[in-house]
Parts: sequence; structure tokens; C-alpha cells
Amino acid sequence: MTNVVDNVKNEIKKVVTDAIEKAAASGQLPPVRVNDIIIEKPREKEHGDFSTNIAMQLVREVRKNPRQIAEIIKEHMDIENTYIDRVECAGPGFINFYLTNRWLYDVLKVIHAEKQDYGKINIGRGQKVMVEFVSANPTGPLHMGNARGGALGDCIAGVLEAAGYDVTREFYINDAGNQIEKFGESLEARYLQQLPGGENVEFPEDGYHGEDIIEHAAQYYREYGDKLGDVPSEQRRKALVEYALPKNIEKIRTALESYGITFDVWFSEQSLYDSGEVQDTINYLKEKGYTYEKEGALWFKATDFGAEKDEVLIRNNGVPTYLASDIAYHRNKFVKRGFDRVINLWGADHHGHVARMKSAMKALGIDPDKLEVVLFQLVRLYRNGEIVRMSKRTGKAISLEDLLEEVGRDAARFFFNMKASGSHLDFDLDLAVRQSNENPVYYVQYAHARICSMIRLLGEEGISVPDPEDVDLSLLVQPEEIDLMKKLAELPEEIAISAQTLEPSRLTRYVTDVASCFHSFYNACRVKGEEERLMKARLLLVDCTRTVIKNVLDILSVNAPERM
RNA sequence: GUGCCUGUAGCUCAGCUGGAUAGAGCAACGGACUUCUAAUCCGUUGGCCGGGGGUUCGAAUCCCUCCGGGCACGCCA
Repeated sequence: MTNVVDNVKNEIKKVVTDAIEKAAASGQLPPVRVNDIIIEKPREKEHGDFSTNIAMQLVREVRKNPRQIAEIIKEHMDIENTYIDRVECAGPGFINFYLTNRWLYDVLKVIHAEKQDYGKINIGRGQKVMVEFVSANPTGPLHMGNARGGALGDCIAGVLEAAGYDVTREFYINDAGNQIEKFGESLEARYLQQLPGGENVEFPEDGYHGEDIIEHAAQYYREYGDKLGDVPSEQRRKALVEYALPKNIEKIRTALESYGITFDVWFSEQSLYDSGEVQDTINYLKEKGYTYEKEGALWFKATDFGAEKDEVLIRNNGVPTYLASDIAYHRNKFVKRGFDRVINLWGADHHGHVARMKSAMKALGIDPDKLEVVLFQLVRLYRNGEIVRMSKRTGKAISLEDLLEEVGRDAARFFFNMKASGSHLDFDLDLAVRQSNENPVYYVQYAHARICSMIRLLGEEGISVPDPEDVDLSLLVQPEEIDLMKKLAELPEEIAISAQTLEPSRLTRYVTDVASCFHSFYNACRVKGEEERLMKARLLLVDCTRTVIKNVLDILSVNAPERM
């Protein structure tokens, strides 16, 4: 739980703050109040390890040119007993800090000590947060949108856990309402078509046309024959839904499991009706005066809470809308179950729902900021440079199972997290299975396997990873060694930013960078066969690299193979 | 029409709570294995950051406007 970069930045901040105070005391700067000094990592290596733009920020208050201010601050700095080696003023007024390598050696000590916990932080402070994702319609198989949402949601949950949150992964089963009606109608039609003379039974225009519906009906017919041939339609549909729905849900669960996703809670929409929570919620809104009746329907005054238009809660046929149950669902999340924070992952086509739900939160007296919606753009699959819509084999839309079969879990999860959620994502099926440097998953996994292999070979010669106390780390001075250590130092901050922005894509980029630094190091520096003290120092560095790659891949639930 | 997302190298994308000379991967081209995994590395080429205005010491980043792409605007979910 030690963040060396943070410590270094704080040390620099203190040096700068003290210098400003001393300059003020000596009269060279006017007394200024400095709130927060921003320490950043310059893009150019020549600009030092860290820099601050404080001099430029003070221009208005101090009324000197920034370069002058920077020089004054620099002159008053005391860098005795710090990581800072030297300081330079540069450019329009930046103050650049060049550090001794000692801080990097401390990074290795921390990694070696913390092992699988290195990188973890505690900005979450145990706060209860729910991540609700996939929540696919249980009337059919999982599609590419679910696949992206699944990878994203699960990795967001993983990142939040690493950042110290108490995370619950939840799947909302839409087992009530209109689509279940349609599901029933579709099953009924397919079932009746199975019966002798049923060839002419019409299939509902807006029904589910998929093969899976036919298979369910055929299977039911094989098991129970014409048992439902002569019963009222309502009873027939109910029986078929009760037969097929659990099978679908089980298939979804299994597919997600092989995708590396395990939900803590499977929450049934129907249960909100059964428990009376939907009705309670509607009554609550009624009593508060947030509803009105029009044309036989009950409307929610969403416009009173910032939405663009009002919404129907109960249709004129007496059936509550999806919105009604969704409001009840979120009341359940916050009020009944006490989550401090709820994150929902929705496909971008649902973005219109965000304002509605936020307005509903306000009506319920819940801070709408506690509900965060991550919208992700949809996926286009490519094969041979062309867009793929249908599975060649089955002619159906490509399902998650198809994808896993073709590219495997690691590539799927990694690829879906390479782009920011708001970006459109082109998934290149050929690239995902290619075993070469073009494929980022292999690139990272290969680095890990390569390291494991090095450690294994040295182990066979009786050389094990040394303790930092037995190593002269100051021998690590090559540019490739320095770059690699700097990269390893960034992990805690990368996790913090990923957690704050809910963007695991940041971590896939980071771990690719780590792999890249490692490969460069590997080509420039030998470990085995070097003079013993140097070999030990490098072996420790290599082992720390292994730890970092493993820790990141663990958060992403991507395998870190020891051999490839 | 209104609202949201988006436009950066040939391709796919970072950078967007303003900072120094705009980055990465892939593609293209040229190099590196008798040595710990060449599924690797090193180098070169490649840019009116969609256009135009504004804000300021400074804009890919913030504001306005226009253009192009996607999505949403149901008593569907």
C-alpha cells in the first residue's frame, strides 16, 4: 500500500512550499497563498523526472515574469536529504526536478515486500459500491454488446476492488414485462407449430425469431408432447416461459463464467413485483405529488426534476412500465440495501434513460450523483478486413460463446478493455488470435512467460530471487533499467486514475508499456551469466516486473502464463 | 428539429480538470539471434489535432459557430 511516486511528489511539494515561504520571508516574493502545487511528470525525459508549473501559476499574483519567479523559488530550495538531485528552471517557467536513482530502488523494495498487493490503494476506504452490468435480456443468448459490457463491467469492478472499495457485482434479470410476454408468445407459436397440423400457425410479427426459441419448443415437445395442446393460451405461455427462462438464465450464467465473470447477486425484476416494491414506489411518488393521470395512464413528472419530458409509469391497460420497475430497483439498491454508490453499465443506445433515472433519483430523495452510468459504444467485428454480423456456422448473430470459442477469454477481455468505453470499438477477430507482436495480449503475456522462464532457468542453477537487503541496487543504472523501474513505480497511480475515471483501458495500456520496457531491457541487458552482484540486482528487477504484470492482469482477470 | 457521444499519422487509438518540440501500437522501409523464449528488440518515414472565430503568458484540451459520423427522442426495454 506504499505509493512511492506519491511520496516523492509530496516531498517535492514540501520543498517548493518551503522555498516559497522562505522567499516571501526574505522579501523576494510577496506573501502568497499556495493551495495546491501540481507536480507532474514531464513528457520529455530531458525535462527531468518531475516538474511543476507553480511559477507560471503565480504570475498574476506576483506580477513578475514566470521565469524570474521560478529562479527565485529555486534559489530558496533546500534539497538536503531528499530524493532530489538537482533542480533546473526551463522553458516558459517550469521548475524541473532531477532525482537520484534512490527512489527507484525504493520502488523495487516496496514491490518485493508487497508482492501481490503492490499497486493496491485505499481511496475507496471500504465504501460499498455496486457495479451492475450485462443484465442481458434473458430471452436469448448474449451478444457482442453484452460481451463488451461484461468485460468492461467486470474490470471496472476489479479496479475498484484494487482501489479499496467493497464491490458487489450484480446482474439484473429482466424476467418481467413486455419482452417476457413476447418470449411467451414466440415460444407458444413455435410449440404449436410442433404439433400435428401446426405448420400453418402464424408467428407473431414482433416475436423472437431466433433458432433458440424453436429449439426450446422442440425440446419441450420431445419431453412433454402435446400436453399444452389443449390448454388456455395464457396457461400455455406461462408453462413454456417457466420451462425456457431458467434454461436461458443458466446458459447466460455458464457463458459468463467461462468469460471469467462471476456475479455476487442475480437480481430478479419479477421479485420487485412479488415483494410489492414496484407498487410501493409508485405509491410513494403518488403521495409526494410527483405523478398525474392523463389519457388513462399514470405519468411521472420527470420534467420537475430536470428531464426533458414526463414519463409513463402505469400504462392505460394497468401494466407498469419498465421505468416503474427500474425506479423501484434503484430504490432497492440505495434505500433497502444501502449502497453508497451504484455504477450501471449501459449500451450507448440507452443513454436517453440516464436523465430519466437521474430525475427519478431526485424524486426519491437520493443524490443523483450516487448513481453513475457508464455508457459504452457498440462493437463492430472484423474478419479479413470486413465487418462480420453473422456467424458463418449458424447464420445467427455472433454470440459470446462464439467469440470465446474463436479468440478465447484472455483476448476477448483484453481487447474490450483497450479502448475507452466511450469510443467505438472495432474488434479484429484475426488479430485477436494472431500469435505475434501485432497482438497486444500476446505481447504482454509473452513478457510474463519470458520472465518466468528466466527465473526458472536461474532457479535450476540454484540461483533464486534475492532479498533487496542482499542486493546492491545501485548497479542498476542502464537507461533501460531506469525506464523499467520508473514504469513499475507508476502502478499505484495508474490504479487510482483508472478507478476514478472508471476506465480499465488505462491499465491495458499501462501493462503494455510495462511489457515494452521489459522487452527493451531484455534486449539490452543480460541477467544470467553477468557478474554475480549485477545479476542479482537485475534478477530482482525482473522479478518485480513479473509481479507488476501479474498484478495488473489479475485485476483484468486475464491469465498470466508462465510458459508460452 | 432537439439532446448525448464522436472527429488527432495510411489504419486503430492515447493525450482532453489548459503547459515545454502532439504520442503509442499496427502498417511501410532498413537493421539485430553460435548467448536467459526473435510471440522480441533497434532505427527511419509518416500530422493545417475536422474548418473558422474567441478566452490568455500559453489551446488538441475551455467557450461559440459551422461541417462530417454514430445514437436517442415509444403507454419498447
